[in-house]
Amino acid sequence: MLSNSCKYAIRSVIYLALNSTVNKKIGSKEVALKLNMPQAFLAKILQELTRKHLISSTKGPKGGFFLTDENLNNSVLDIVSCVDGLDAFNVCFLGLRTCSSSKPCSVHHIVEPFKNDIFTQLSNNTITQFANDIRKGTYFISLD
Amino acid sequence: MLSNSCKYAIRSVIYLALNSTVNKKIGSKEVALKLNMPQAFLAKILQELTRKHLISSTKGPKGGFFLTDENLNNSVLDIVSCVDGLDAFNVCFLGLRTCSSSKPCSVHHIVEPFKNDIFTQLSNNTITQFANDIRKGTYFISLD
DNA sequence: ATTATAAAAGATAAAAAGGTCTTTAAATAA
DNA sequence: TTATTTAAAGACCTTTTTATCTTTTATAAT
Repeated sequence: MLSNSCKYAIRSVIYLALNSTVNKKIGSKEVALKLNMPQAFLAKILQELTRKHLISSTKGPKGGFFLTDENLNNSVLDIVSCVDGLDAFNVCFLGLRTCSSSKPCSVHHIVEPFKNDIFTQLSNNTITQFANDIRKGTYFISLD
Repeated sequence: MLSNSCKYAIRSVIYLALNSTVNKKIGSKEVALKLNMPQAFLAKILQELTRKHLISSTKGPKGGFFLTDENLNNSVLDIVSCVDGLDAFNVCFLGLRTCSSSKPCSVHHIVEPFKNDIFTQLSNNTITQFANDIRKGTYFISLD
């Protein structure tokens, strides 16, 4: 459902939320190493997130990526929207153009509530809230 | 979640279940036309389904694709399994290797029930049952 | 037997996703 | 001010997905 790029993006942003501050910026190299992602590819993704103001960066020595308070108040859905767009939440599981609650496909009644739930979960919670749940040990974002 | 090929496959098989018999075989051309799919590409997909005995075919005049009673008793998950494999049902939404009920990612509790529900729906119902629900008007597979 | 028809087979190609490498620009520390 | 560090930019490459085109094979109708 989410692209590889998007999964990398989400995990990276949460990593930055948990580990970086404006005084402790983190390079794409460290993120890639810690989260086991291809470094150059991740750099491109972080570059894109920076351009769209979802994360922040500075160049040079002691430079790197970090999150401002504004960045922290974005939702995870903002990340998804930036990287993948929101199409995934608006298309029929079986690829039917005309699928709807009044003309449901065979799995519509299963897929629709799921899409709503996941959409709500991703849009109603900020990066900060996601990070806090990790800090508390409610959820886990393993360093794969 | 499902590839384009897989969606084409599912819709085609249901179309065949609803419209073909051993005495009224249907060509890939008709299926492609009626379901608005690229004909040559669909032909490849149907060829694969035939090779794996999920649908049946004969060549020549009055030839085409159709479903035997055995074909009709397969589950839709058999189609998915044939075209895409079952990986989609076994991976974490956020791409974490170690995501599980004891170390859940932030959306695990939403995604896991969904995957179970959709898996059950696709594996517990035969092609015939899917087709019957369409015939009865319970569900709809529009001719896009 | 010949012809027409339709799937099977296989080569090819376009587009998208995933990923790498090199060069340039900006910032800091010395 | 020079060297170093790190992101930005952009060219390039690989794999997968999606798709097309051509040739061959099987079958049925005539």
